[in-house]
Amino acid sequence: MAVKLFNTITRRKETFEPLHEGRVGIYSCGPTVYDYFHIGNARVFIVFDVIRRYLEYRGYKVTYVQNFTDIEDKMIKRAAERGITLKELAEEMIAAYFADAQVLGVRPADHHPRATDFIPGMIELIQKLMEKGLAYQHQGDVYFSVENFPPYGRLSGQPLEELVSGARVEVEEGKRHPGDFALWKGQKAGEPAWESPWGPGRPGWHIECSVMAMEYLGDTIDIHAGGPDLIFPHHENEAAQSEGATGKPFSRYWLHAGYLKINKEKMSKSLGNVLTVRQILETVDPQVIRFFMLSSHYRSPINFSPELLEHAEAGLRRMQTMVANAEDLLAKLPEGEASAGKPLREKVLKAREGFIRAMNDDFNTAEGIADLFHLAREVNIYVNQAGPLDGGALREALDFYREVDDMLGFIFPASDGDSLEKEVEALIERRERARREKNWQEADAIRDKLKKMGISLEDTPHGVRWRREE
RNA sequence: GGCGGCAUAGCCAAGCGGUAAGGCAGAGGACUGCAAAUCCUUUAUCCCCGGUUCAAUUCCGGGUGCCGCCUCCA
Repeated sequence: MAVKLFNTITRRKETFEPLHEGRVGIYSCGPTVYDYFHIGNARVFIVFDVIRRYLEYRGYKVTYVQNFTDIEDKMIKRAAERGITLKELAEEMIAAYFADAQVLGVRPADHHPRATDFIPGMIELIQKLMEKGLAYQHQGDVYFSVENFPPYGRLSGQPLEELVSGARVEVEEGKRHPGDFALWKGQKAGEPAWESPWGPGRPGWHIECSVMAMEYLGDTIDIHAGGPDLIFPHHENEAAQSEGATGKPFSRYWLHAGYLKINKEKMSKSLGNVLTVRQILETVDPQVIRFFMLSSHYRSPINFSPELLEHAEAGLRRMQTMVANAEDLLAKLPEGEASAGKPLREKVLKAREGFIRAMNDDFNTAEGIADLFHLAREVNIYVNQAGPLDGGALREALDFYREVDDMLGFIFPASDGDSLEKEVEALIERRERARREKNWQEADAIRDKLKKMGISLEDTPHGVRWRREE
């Protein structure tokens, strides 16, 4: 069964076919490293992390590239405010990115190129565009000429005239057309600069991604991904530069995530409601964040609020408890091949089928998660049975959850193999004895005591089980 | 002014031609020595009005309401 995905450029779901069979090149626009990344960035990182993993799960050899933009207006401004160099700012924030991404379970990309390492390539690309008559110089600046590139506007679905007739396009002196954008910016006083054929300056915002994407993935890449607000102008411009220079399609598929709002408001600096992942992680379990993000389709707009997160957490805990209970029981069961497990095995098979079907349909994690919950109910029923159980079937169910959690990353705890202190074990043993003697008073006293120590006990048909409580 | 998206139970959220997945919360019940965990039952004129169709939440047209992009933003 083939993977289908929604391609922004055609506005349709298409069957995914990579350029080279079995291999996929993905370029995902990474953060500008002037600050910690925010929860909206996190959505994009998590969603494309899962998409990447799913493609790997389907057997593709994926090369995943995500850049760091380390030269840009905001970088210059922030570095100046803090009285540090651009390089220092970038190093600090890149380290923070990796730290936060790891906590969120976002795997590092195969390559994390930084814009400033690719200045010569950018200059080369700009020169190529000038040779082709798609770029022109004005004093120390170089602009891309949108009029000379007829396909311009294709990705964002905007005819050129409309793009510029909106009253908000700033007409800069030196541009031949209001829609033209800077490929190279001549140095201004106090700004960092690199030597170029047009004098000292720095690259425009869009050129870096063109160069880095093609450097690692070739002239035509399979998937280009990013946040929703990158469609225009960033990706439009990127595509124009790249295709203008090479004459080849730049990306076969464009994937864009949906917006994330906070308390139903757009997240913006002026509203002062930008939430960094750092802040959120102070009080929220990263697995809850992942689960929350993946509970909706990646293209749907979603709202983020503490209340919504709490609801998500309640659901996630149920699934995690189910898995923990199943593991606990499995450890107590002799490995049997009782036929009692056959129905459960079939349900596992069904759940896997459903999950794959959902993910093949434009990475519908919401629907896939529904399949997971459906099976969770079956596992709970199975685990709570009093009769002889088939450990093999239970193991298959757990293996299935492990299998999908390799992509989703919110079910199993990062570190498992938790064990109890001797003292606690002794207490549990004493309570078991008390229960056998029907000494409920002592049994309950011990249970209360353990509860205060953060261990809760649950009596099941297959013996007592314990769980750590926060 | 141009382009695009969304409207499904108290809340969140899939589905998108054959009268509605899943989760949270609520209410009953079962299980339990008591709990916990779990299970069962229960809650939807699918924004409105037309049209196409044997059949529409699902397609088409028109409303209404939210939202986004066209400017730095994931």
